[in-house]
Amino acid sequence: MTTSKRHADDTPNRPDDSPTRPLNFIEQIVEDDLRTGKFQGRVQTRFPPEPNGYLHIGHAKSICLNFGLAARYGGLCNLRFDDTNPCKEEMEYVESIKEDVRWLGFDWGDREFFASDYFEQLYQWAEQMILSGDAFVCDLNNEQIREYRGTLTEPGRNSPFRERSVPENLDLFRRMRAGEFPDGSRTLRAKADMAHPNLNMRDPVMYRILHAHHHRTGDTWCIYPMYDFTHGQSDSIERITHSICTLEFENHRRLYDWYLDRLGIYHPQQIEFARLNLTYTVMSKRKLLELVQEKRVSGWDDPRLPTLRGLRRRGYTPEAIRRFCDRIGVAKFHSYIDVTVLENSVREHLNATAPRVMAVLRPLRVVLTNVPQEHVEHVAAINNPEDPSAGARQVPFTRELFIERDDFREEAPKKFFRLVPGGEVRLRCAYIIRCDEVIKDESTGEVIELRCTCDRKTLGKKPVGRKVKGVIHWVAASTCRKVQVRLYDRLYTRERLDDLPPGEDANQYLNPNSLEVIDDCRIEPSAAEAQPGQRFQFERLGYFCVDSRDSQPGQPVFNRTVPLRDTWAKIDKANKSR
RNA sequence: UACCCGGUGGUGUAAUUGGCAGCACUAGGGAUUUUGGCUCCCUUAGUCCAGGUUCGAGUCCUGGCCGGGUAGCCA
Repeated sequence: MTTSKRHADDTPNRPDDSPTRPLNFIEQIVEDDLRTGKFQGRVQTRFPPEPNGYLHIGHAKSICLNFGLAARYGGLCNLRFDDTNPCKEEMEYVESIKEDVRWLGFDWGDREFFASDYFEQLYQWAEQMILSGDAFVCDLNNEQIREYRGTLTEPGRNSPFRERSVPENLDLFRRMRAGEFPDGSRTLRAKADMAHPNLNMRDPVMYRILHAHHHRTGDTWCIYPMYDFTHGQSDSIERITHSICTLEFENHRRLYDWYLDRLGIYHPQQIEFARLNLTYTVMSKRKLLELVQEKRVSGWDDPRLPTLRGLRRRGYTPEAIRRFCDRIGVAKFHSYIDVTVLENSVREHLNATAPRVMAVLRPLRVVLTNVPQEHVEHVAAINNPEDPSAGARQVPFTRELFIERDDFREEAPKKFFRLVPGGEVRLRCAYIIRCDEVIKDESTGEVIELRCTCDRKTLGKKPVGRKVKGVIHWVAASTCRKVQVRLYDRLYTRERLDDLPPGEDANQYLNPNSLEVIDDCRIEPSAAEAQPGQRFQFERLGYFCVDSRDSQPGQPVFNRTVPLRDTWAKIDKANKSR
C-alpha cells in the first residue's frame, strides 16, 4: 500500500489515523464511559477558542482531538467562542477562526455557539447562587481582593462583605447589572472557602463590572461573567460529555465541578491534556503578537509563523497537519515535538500529491555545443512518479540551458557525483552531457558558463560502456520563466524558547536566515501560469507553493514549504568538517 | 514553602491494566533509483532512584529525587 492511498481520503471530520493506532488516554476514558453508559452512550465535544487571536498549530491539535473524538465515536463537536472578555475580543477573529477550522477540514454544522449567547442564563444562575447563599457582592477593590486571598502557603481571609444579607446581595447585583456602579467598584463572588489550598476556590470572582462594548452583545451588558463561571455552564447547556482543555486548567477543574454541583445542572467531565510545543518556534499568543507588532515577520500569515494562516501560505496542507496531530499523540506530559515531525508530515503528503516540475534557483548557463542554435525538442517528463494518474508533460529542450550552480564544481569533493570538468551527468528526463570547457569571468574568476556536449544516444537509454550516476535538473534558457522564490527556514536558531537563561530574550535567537528571497530563479514554462495556492515539487529541491498574496497573473511567486531530504548536504558537511 | 499534575531510547508515544518493553521520527549502515527524493532492509539506544508486595512490577504500595502548574476583576 502506498502512502498516497492512505492520504486520498480528505473527508471532513474524519480522523486520519489508522484504525490500529493505540488509544490515547482520552480515547480510553471515552471508551470506558461508553462501556459504562456514563453519558448514555453519547459523545459530545467542543472546540472553545477565545476570539482574541489567530489559530496556530497548537490549536490544530485541540481541534483534531475534539472533532476527531466526535467523528471516531459517532458524536458531535461544537464550535464555541469563549467571548466573555469584551476588552480583548473582536469579530475579525471570529471570522478568521471559522475560516481556519473549515480549512483544516472540520465541520461544526449548525452548532456554532457563543458563550455570550448564554449571558442571560448565566445571570439567572448567578441570582440563583445569591438566593442559595452561595454568592455575595463584594466591595473590595482589585488589590484588596488580592490581599485577602492569602498566598500559596497561607490561607486567605474572609471579605468583610461576605455576610451581606441575601436581599442586599440581590439588590446590589441587580444594580450592578443596571449600570449604577463604576468599573472595578464591586464584584459578585462565590462563597466557597478562603482557606482552600486551591486558590481558585478562595471565593472566586463570578462577575466583574465592565462598561465595555461587546462584539456581539453590544452595550446590553456592563457586567461580564468570568471564565470559570461561564465555561462549565456553557458545556452544561450544550450537553457536552467530555470537556477537553489544556493542562493550565487542571487547577480550575475543582471550581468547574463546584459551580455545576451548586447549580445542580448537567455535569460534563473536564479532561486536561498537554498543549503542543514545537522546536525552533514559539506558540504563545503573546510572543506571536509581539513578532507581528514589532514587524519581525510580515504579519499573522507570515509563512515562518506556526499560525494556520502562516502554514497555509507556506504550502502546508490540511491533511498534513491533521496527520501530524494524529502522529504526535495526546498525553499529560509537557513535551516538545521536533519540528521535523511536522516537516515530514507535509513531505509525505506532498510527495504523494504534488506535481513535479523543474526549476533552477541559482542558474548557471550551459551551452550544448553539438546542438544547433535553432533546435527545439520536447522531452517527456512524468508529473508524479508516485501517482501514475498525474500523467506526463512535454518539457522544451534547447541548445542553451540553465542548471543549478550547486550542481557544478570545478573540484569534486569525495562522493560528489554531479557535473565536474570533463565529467558526465544525466539531465533529468533528457540526455547525458559532458562538460568540456569552463568559461569564467576574467576579472572575478567566477564561473559564468559551461560548454558541454550532449550524447544524443542517451534519451531514455543508459549510456554504453560507462556508468553515469549523477542526475541534475535543468531548464531551457529560451523558454524558461524568471520567477521569485522565497526560501523559508526555521524562525529561531534555538530549539526551545521557553527555557531561556535569565536575562535572555527569544529575539536573540531569531534566525537571520529564516527568509532568503531569490529573484533570479528560472522555471519551466508549464508552471508559469500556476495559480495561487498551487503546490509543486521542484525536482531535487523541495516543495513549493504559489504565494497567494504577492503573485500576479502569469507571474507566480513561490514559497518553499520544505526542502527535500538532502543526503548530499549531510555528506558535504561531513566532508568539510573533516 | 501549600496544593495539584507529571517522569518509558536523542524526540514523541504504546504495553491486552501484574506476564517477552513495542511503534513512529531522528541518527548510523545497506539495497534500489533517470529526483543524493520516494520505497525497502538492518543497527545503536529506554522504564528517575531506593525499598516493599508478588512466581513475576514500566504497571501496585511506601519514601525520596527531578520537572511543570497555581496568588487576573484574562482565557
